[in-house]
Amino acid sequence: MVRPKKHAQVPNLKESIKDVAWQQMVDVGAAELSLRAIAREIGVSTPAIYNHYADRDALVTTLIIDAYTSLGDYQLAARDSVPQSDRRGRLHATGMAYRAWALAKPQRYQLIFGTPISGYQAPAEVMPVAGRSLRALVSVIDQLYAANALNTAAIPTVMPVALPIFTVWQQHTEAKVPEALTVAIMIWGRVHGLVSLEIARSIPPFGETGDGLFMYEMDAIAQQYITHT
Amino acid sequence: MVRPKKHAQVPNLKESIKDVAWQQMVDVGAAELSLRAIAREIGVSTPAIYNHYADRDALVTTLIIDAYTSLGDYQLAARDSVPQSDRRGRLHATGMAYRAWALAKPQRYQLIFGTPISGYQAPAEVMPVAGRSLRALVSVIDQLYAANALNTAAIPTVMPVALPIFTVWQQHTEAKVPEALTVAIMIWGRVHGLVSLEIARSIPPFGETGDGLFMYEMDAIAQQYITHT
DNA sequence: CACCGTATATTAACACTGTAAATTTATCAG
DNA sequence: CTGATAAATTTACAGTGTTAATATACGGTG
Repeated sequence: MVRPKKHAQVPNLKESIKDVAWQQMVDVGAAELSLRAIAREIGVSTPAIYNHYADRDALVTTLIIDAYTSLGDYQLAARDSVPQSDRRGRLHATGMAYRAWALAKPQRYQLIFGTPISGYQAPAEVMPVAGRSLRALVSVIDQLYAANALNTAAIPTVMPVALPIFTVWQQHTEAKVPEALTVAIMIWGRVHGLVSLEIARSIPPFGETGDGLFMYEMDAIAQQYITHT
Repeated sequence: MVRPKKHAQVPNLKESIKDVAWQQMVDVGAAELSLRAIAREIGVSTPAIYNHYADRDALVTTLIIDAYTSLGDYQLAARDSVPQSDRRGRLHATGMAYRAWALAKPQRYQLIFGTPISGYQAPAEVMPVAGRSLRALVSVIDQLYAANALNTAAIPTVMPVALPIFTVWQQHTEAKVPEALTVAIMIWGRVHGLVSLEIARSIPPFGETGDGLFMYEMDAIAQQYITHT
């Protein structure tokens, strides 16, 4: 049924397309992603891509899902490099990993959180994967909550109308309690704000190694949300 | 065809181009901005635009500058609607204005802080205008500093190599002391993070009117930076 | 007034882009 | 061998930003 590769053909064209797409995003930026250029680079005709991806948006969606997965895994690994008992250290490591990933792969970060692709609208299928990218942070917050070390004073609750969406998010992020997801979103906002401004070169580097602002913010976050029991 | 007589021509074509560009950004989104579509809408040939803007990027740059100016003015007005003596109220009003502007004109916000235009790179000339958009916040922080009510404990300093840029920023934002600019950038990051996630619909609405998370964050910001003297 | 330079518009064309249709090629199942 | 089918091809269409050459109208000067 599936036409096995002829020797002269490109083996695993679907993967090659993705690889070249990433390479071109690094070279010329996410906005310049071009199916024709990808095909040209691989040495295949442009419509051949359509046998593996429905259209350009489908390719972009795959790239986004890959990026989310990479971001999520990176944070999970950083979290697990700190002993489970050191809850503050785990929170710190997760945040630092988020920033490190974004700075190391700025094109992927902008692909996810910017809107660099003309006319692209993310389909619903990316939501679970997006949730996965918050799993590390949520788990740390959950752990703090379980240890009765999470300051949830005055944190707001989701609008009733948005409760279904919130519940889905809670499932995908594996948040044990809604408070954990809410606090995770708050922290995510702070981290994302600094990181996106940093990537866009909208703010100068601070401290000795350029992470001064971020370290300060991580400390402030820990101070605000971790009760000293 | 022949060039229409003057009275039949579009008066103030340069302004018309900008107006139609904004209208199209609202209609179809910033990513779909098209010179040909703009010209079509106005009823003029596409290359006519090039008599008023060097290329598409030049048009985008003017749009960005206009957006920054609008964002800056909006915050200044909000700040001035609160008596000068109420420093906490002024901080709060400025932050709320930032969010309100972004939600009211999401295309403009994404035009500034997203990267929706294919291949567009912001030229250096937007920097002063970008600085202007921080003026309201900076002035409020400056006022707190002058009243000895600003908590600057442990805030980081800019990297020596970035000091020239920082100084230019300080001038454009009219920050009286560097600490004020640093704190303003920190607050900007937090506000920007929540707002950009909100606009991207990455986070659900909280509270009764949808601004629950933001209000909570503004309170936390005030608590962190304003000393109770 | 006539003339000319300049600003502003025009059409035509080039090199791109994503994508659809029709067609060929290569491999498998029966 | 004979289809069937998946995967690749060529061709074509509609759209984009941009440039070149060209035509028109207006403002200032002789």
